Amino acid sequence: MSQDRNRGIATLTDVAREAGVSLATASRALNGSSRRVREEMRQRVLTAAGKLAYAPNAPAQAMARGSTNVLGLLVHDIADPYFSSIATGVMRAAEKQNLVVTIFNTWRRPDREAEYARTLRGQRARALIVAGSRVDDLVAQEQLEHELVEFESAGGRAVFISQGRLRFDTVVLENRSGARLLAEKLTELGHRRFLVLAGPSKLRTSTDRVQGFREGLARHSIQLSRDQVLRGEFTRDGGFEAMTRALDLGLAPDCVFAVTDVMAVGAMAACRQRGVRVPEDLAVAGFDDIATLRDVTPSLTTVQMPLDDVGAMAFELVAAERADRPRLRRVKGQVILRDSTARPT
Amino acid sequence: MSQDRNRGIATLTDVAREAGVSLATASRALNGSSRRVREEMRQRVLTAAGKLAYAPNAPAQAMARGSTNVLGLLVHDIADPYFSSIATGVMRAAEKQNLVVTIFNTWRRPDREAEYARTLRGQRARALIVAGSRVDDLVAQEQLEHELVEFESAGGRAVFISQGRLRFDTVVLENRSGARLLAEKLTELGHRRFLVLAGPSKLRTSTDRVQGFREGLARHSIQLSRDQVLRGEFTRDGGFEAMTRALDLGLAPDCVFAVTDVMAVGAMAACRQRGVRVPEDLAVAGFDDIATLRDVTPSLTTVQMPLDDVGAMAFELVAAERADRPRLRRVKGQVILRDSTARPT
DNA sequence: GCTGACACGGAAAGCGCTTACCAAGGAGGT
DNA sequence: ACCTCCTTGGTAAGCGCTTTCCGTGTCAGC
Repeated sequence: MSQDRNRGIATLTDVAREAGVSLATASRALNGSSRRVREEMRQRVLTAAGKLAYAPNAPAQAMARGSTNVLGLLVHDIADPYFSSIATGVMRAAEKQNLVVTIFNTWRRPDREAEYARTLRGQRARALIVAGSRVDDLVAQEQLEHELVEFESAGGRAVFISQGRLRFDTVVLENRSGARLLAEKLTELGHRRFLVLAGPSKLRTSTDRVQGFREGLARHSIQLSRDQVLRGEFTRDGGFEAMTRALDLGLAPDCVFAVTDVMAVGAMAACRQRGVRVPEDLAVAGFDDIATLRDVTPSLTTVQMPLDDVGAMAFELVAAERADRPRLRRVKGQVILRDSTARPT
Repeated sequence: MSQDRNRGIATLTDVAREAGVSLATASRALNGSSRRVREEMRQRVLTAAGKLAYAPNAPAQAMARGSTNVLGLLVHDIADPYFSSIATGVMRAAEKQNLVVTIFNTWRRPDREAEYARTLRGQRARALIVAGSRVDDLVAQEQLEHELVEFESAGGRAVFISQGRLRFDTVVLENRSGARLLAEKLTELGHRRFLVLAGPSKLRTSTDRVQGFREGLARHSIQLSRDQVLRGEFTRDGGFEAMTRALDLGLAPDCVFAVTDVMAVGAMAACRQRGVRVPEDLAVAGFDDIATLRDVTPSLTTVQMPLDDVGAMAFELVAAERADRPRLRRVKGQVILRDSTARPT
């Protein structure tokens, strides 16, 4: 119990004294450095540590070693199942390497990302995963990239989970091709008049999905005009509100594509409220295949993204050494047709 | 750029040199200690810091100060909306105090809790929130409490979100009274023959809810026998499986109470698969009022727990000084009747 | 028995910060 | 004019580790 401020925390010095060895030996015994310690000494140290309930002072180790075992994860909102799925994947992988995961909620504010990246640099975090759609905000994006460059030059590793980036390793979610496939399947089912419920125009995830959907329709010679795309928040309420608006406008599509499952659920709720039957009166499709939403009725047609794996893949990238040029891991979505888009009668 | 291992990270020393002041002054200017620095000097330091993209070395600060700004949060599984809601609440509150939240998934293994508590003690985390049901595992529980005592004697603050505890501040979720109320409302609706889908018998959240439910029924002179309680995993699949089993057994209740919304959704899926209509043939109720599940059809009768607030309350406890005796914050649930338990015909 | 190689314990120098403690200068009281 | 007090800058001593460097002991080979 070396100092007062520790209020009774045992330090390595205490352990060494208790074991009757030097500080250096204690350190080497407990952390198996490159140097070996005679088994007998090792045991002495280990028992002493156990007896004193010694827990290494992580900040001190970080100081001395110049690096930590902290992994930062930046998400828009951890309560969103999309992100919590990714987080689980990351944590599952991180825990195997004894990394500790610190999560930051940006609440969808791009400037926060840069701020937190800087905080993590200060923490000397070993790695940093930025999850969530990029935003068409050049200033914020520039600032973020700048922080990430600093972060990496400080010895950390940074990767994105989002759209293709140029300067960093990225797990790319192929939103466009997924949406394209979905559009094709839906037209093959016989749907013709579409309506898209999109997210904020700045979010690339949203714009990519809309664009992909448009391309898919185009392959079947179906045009998607501007007024067939309604915008709303990227949330359940956003979907609800946008769908309500559509109904109020008297739009009469036979199929609605909401760019996320969460919005799709909101849209279905709006339909229910207005007495519009899904899928009889209107087909609805989503995107992501959120696990918690697999049991809504009618079951939701969607594009499955393996979010759990995505988290794990991001971790793999982050655990690997930085390559000379950014690595990309492309993740494709898979269309899953369910009841919400039954063939129109 | 003082050292090689920093690979280009600016230190306070660099900033001080750049600003032409001493280390002490630089430190005081950047962190507004009790000591003041003349405005002119302050500005010099601030610009120097900006120019060098200085980010304070958190581990070093932790060392020198003897405490960090890390808050640990232990959850069973962050992908479970129950926990991610709590996590949001915690983060919203923590972020205002510039605390950084580190999340640990225990994957429902009680021994992990103690292990992570120790890790957090090593991190010199300022506070620690243990969320999630206590388990009837005396060994693990004892071990956890022991670690928490160590944690607090090391200067940290520990609180629980769960059932009433003895030795630590706790946000108590009143599962029992919530379930009791639910039972009463359901009987008032006219339901008589009940079936309960419970979680693992070790989980107090589950047993408390079952017990409360039983009490509520008793008030209306309805007995709940042992074979009217089926156990399953605390997940969607657990609910599905348990309900299927009930159907196979030929049990014919008029109302099923699943101890969590997530299980209830699984149960409803099982009903749908077997052609049992909810609520016409069978009423179903859940517990928690998970936001993501508010749009299932039929909408689910449940007991609302303000999980977001719970997280924030836990943070308040943790932010306050330790009292001489443990503080309790009781959180009551509120019964919300929806379509899934329409009055039986 | 002597020398070189090797294994392993210990002393001590940092890591980047905070914070007593000291010193110097200016304001204000007498 | 002198002394005290207050303000504010600087010096240096840690915080608890890791790791380099040194020294001692042991053993193989001749």
